[in-house]
Amino acid sequence: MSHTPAGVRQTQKLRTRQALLDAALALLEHQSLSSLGLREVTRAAGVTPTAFYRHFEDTAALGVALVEETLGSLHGLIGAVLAETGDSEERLDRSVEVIARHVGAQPAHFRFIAREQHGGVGPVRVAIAAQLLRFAEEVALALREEPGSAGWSTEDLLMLGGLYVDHMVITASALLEAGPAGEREVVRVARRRLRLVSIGRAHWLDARPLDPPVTGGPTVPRYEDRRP
Amino acid sequence: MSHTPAGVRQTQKLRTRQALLDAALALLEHQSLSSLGLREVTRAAGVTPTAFYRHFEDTAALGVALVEETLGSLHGLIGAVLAETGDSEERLDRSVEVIARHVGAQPAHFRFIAREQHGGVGPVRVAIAAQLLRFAEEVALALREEPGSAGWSTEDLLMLGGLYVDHMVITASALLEAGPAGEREVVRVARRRLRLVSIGRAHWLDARPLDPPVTGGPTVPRYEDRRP
DNA sequence: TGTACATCAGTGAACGCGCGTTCACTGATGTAC
DNA sequence: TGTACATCAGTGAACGCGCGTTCACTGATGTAC
Repeated sequence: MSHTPAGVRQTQKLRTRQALLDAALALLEHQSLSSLGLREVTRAAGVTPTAFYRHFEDTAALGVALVEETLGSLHGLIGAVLAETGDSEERLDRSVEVIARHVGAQPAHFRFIAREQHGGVGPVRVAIAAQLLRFAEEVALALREEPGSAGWSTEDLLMLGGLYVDHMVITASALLEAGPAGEREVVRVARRRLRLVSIGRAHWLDARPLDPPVTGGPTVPRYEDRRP
Repeated sequence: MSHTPAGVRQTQKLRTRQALLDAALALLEHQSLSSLGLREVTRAAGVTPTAFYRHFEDTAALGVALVEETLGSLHGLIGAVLAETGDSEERLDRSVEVIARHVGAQPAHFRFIAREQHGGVGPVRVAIAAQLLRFAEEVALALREEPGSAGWSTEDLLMLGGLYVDHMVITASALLEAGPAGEREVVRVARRRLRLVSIGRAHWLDARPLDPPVTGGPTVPRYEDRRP
């Protein structure tokens, strides 16, 4: 009944690939990717070391796949939460709650992201940065739809989106470090921080511009400037 | 003329210790502490592997020493910048500038902190967290002296201090990732983010409290509550 | 100042071990006719 | 449906290498008298 029966061989290959990913993720709870051994992973996954090469070129490539697995499926999620109805205070609470729930549900995945975001493996850092930028853009897009965003420049919306995303990563990392015992306190502070940002957002346009907009072209006087 | 001549032996020992720290820091530019080898460090420092044990128990202990070297000397700095006179816009610009200058002056140190803040070596994570908490407290203390902080609770001041410190770490990391070419843009966004926080701060007390204060004791009615 | 002994930072050889990668292989799965 | 061949995921042996740690040592520096 299932479409694309895909064949026994391919199914089994994917199963082994997943076993390697799962084993690696478990091992990364207590170390960084740059010290993760290929043999260590295959041993935990129950295959021979040489089988590794049928799936990944090296452990860095496996790391990039883990980034995809962790963040690839989350797109649209935060945007959806922010796009819900309700006053901003409610949406704020709900977004922190959504993060806490996801981190609680798959802690190893988020620990991996927090750890490797600034870690020693270049390709993985790049993959994480790309995914987080996409999140920031999605949040900016969702924010644009809100009434409170009237008059905001695209650049400022992206700045705000990035601020929210960074806040989420910091919160996720803090939740993991605190453990179940400290969760309540972390959530408390995270909500206060978000609230401060919300208040700043509400009064953003009242204040004078920080600096003139950046123009891509050469510095020539604009039309109005040439008027006497 | 110098007090505590300290003896030739001790001087030489400190020189070797510093050589080990410097060599490690250079090697950590492209890898994490958890994959840094003892022999690798001693080779780069120009001593035999066994000499390492005269100075550190293992590479984790060396990492903790590096945390001390990087952040230990910076205490008081941010507080001093924030305590300067001038309007808040100026102080804001100046604090971002101070970060950019420090990161530019010793990039390897800050890369190390960003990398190991959530890295795979527990004792180092703990050491960094402790230092950053001290910074947050110092910033909170400096903020308390400002006129704009009248009516702020200690807890909220600490929340704000933590927000500033996290922002500094993120900015430092972004500066390193961007390189000299992207520095201007990173500084631009960092200043905007700080500005949003400043605006939120200015209107913090206008909004209703987020939630009641946490009491440490058991849930008993307070004196006023028992009045009819 | 001179002497005899203690300290200890750094040496160099040796060890057992797990690493990443290569290679020819096996045997189940897939495909062509 | 049956047969003959191709594919390819996973195997197992082998390799050379750098690792962390041990140990007894050396010789310059420090100290007691």
